[in-house]
Amino acid sequence: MDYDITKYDRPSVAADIVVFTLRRSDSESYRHLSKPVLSVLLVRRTEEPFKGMPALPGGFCCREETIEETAFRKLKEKTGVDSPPISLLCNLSRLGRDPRGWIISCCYWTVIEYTRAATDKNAQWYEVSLKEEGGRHTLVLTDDSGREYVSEVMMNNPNELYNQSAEAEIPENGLAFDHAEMIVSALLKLRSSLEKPYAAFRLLPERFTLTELQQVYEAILDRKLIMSNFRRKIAPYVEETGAIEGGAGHRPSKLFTRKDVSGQE
Amino acid sequence: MDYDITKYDRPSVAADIVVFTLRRSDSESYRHLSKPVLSVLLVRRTEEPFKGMPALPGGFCCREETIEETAFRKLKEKTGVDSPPISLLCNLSRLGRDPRGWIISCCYWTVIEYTRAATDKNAQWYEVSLKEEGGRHTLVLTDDSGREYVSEVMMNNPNELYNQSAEAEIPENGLAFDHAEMIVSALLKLRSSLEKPYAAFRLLPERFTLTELQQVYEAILDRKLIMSNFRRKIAPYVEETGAIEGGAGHRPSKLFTRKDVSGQE
DNA sequence: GCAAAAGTGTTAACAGTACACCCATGT
DNA sequence: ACATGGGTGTACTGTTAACACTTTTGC
Repeated sequence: MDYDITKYDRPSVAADIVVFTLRRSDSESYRHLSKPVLSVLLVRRTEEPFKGMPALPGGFCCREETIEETAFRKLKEKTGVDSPPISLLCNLSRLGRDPRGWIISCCYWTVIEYTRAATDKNAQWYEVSLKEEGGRHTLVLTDDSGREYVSEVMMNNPNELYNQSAEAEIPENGLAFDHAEMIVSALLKLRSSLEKPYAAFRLLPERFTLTELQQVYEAILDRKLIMSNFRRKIAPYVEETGAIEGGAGHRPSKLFTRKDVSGQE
Repeated sequence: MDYDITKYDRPSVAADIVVFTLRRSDSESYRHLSKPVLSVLLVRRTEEPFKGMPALPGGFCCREETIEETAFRKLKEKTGVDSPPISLLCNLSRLGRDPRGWIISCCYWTVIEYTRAATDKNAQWYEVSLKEEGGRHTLVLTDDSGREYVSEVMMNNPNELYNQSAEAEIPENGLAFDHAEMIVSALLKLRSSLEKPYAAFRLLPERFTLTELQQVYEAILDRKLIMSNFRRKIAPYVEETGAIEGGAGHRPSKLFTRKDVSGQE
């Protein structure tokens, strides 16, 4: 053996996971549609370091599971949700990123349909807003009581976020560790993933209207889309169910479902 | 502290790196252009496990460096090449993937301009060929003596290769560990990255002809492209230097260089 | 009736594809 | 002269973008 694994210093390895969902605010009138709000799942830290600050759900890897299984398990613990597919985002390994010692974080992202049933009392959904100006990303997270958490993240090339970020001071109303940059990076990935609608489908029930699907896009991309163009674009990925949803103060809408296209997701 | 990092079992963490290059075979006649050949850098293992088999260059992470810096250092040791930017490919963490114990591999990929100067005598370039049929990828690597190493990798969704691969038997003429799937995955990423020409630029000298750039694309995508269409597509990314390259048995070609476009790479 | 959303059609601009054709050069 | 690659143009196609218009419902 050229390497005795017990002889060398080893890092702790954690999985952190950025989970997005869409929450609908309450409808204002009988015929107004409510706009969904992009939100991210955070857990308030109960221990030092960063005690009291919001952080991504996550935890340390065990020998018996892969890193993805760690992420799945942690998500289940925090939200009771059975794991949807997750995607790798980045590995953060800069020494000093965690004051407890040498801790590498493998960061993943995913989207889930909204559930109020967070089993962990410290887990909450935070509204997400992101502004960009010349590589300078301003992330604003808002909890249900209206309190804002603001983070600044510098990122010119979203594909190559690797530990080059300086050890910036974390402000009072910020996020624990380097989790702000993970969220920014995850949101940019989520946006670019919408070239195909698969992530959007996972934010909707089995059957949905095309307007609901469009609202998913608009909430994530943070801009209005033109209906007829949008429908042409996603037409190959959906099919009619035959069912119709009425009861609102306007023309009833057809219910669609995802169509299985070859070479999928 | 809610977590004493010395108390828990920790994995060893390795960085592996898939390095592609293009090698030109010798020109056959005074006016024939030689076709470049896509190649990957492998190291023959000198120790168990998988002694004698080709493997990706890589090594274990130290506390003083990030995982990316580990990859940079290992690349420098094996090839003497100063590190170009690298991109994260996947984390493989299935217990049993390495018979020595609990070893997680963080896998990266990059491309470099060809250099014969591999400082490590065990490091060699292997010609790459990949065939796909219904999710079944056949990877054939050929060393300079003509010996072939064949691997079969099942992969339906290139974005979600996470340890789901069965513990397949590794054949006599295969690759060490799960490195075959890393290479397949890296090649697919390299191909999709060619939507923008930045990776291609890193395979060419500062000044190049458009035909050379097209040959880079053709070698990586493994298909012929139509010249005039190709030139329109990459036109926004290149600019003329004014210089001209003559001396071949045909019309001399203009030398181009990469143009800095905003929002780059 | 009317506001709100569902849904269709029309046009122009742009990008991708396939192909035809001429140019310049060293042997 | 000629083979070889360098280089340009053109016609066809499909996708994207912007906008105008009609339909259906609950109050």
